Amino acid sequence: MDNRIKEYRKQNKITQDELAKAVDVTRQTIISLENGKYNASLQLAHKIAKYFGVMIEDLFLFEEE
Amino acid sequence: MDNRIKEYRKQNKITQDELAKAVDVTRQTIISLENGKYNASLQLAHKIAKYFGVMIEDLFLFEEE
DNA sequence: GGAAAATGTAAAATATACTTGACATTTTCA
DNA sequence: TGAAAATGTCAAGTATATTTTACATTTTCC
Repeated sequence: MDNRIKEYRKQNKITQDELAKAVDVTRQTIISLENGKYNASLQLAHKIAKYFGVMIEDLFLFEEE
Repeated sequence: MDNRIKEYRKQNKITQDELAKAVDVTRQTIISLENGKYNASLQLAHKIAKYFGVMIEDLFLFEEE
């Protein structure tokens, strides 16, 4: 599943480390999400979406199966 | 994390088995979600929300930490 | 009241999200 | 240009979501 985390993060001018701390995960988790290594959990998706002030559906792209 | 799956399912008058098949998981998964045994993955949350025609944020309650 | 349908429980196995730590590469900027 | 900051890779370990199977309880309804 694709996402716009990196996009929103750059718009907000914060680093991976800052985002990681803001949503209480490790930097490695942010890196892996941004690079499509795996998908966020529902909780984490919500925290990140909330941090950027958007809906989960805006942040993650669910098109494919 | 609490959710309104059972609520929406009953509004739509379908069984756990029907919902499970519609979103392509086992009935056990639906039971466990409805009874708060664990949280849905982001993909599953999206499939269920889409099935009911609501936003993920309407279906899951993220209030607590 | 009894059969069928729906819902639930339990436990083991598998898949995937997330952490930890150590180190390599790229980007930024004085 | 060179040092510091930011981003990335790798691999092993832990936590949690989902499946599978088998059976128990509750609800529905004739």
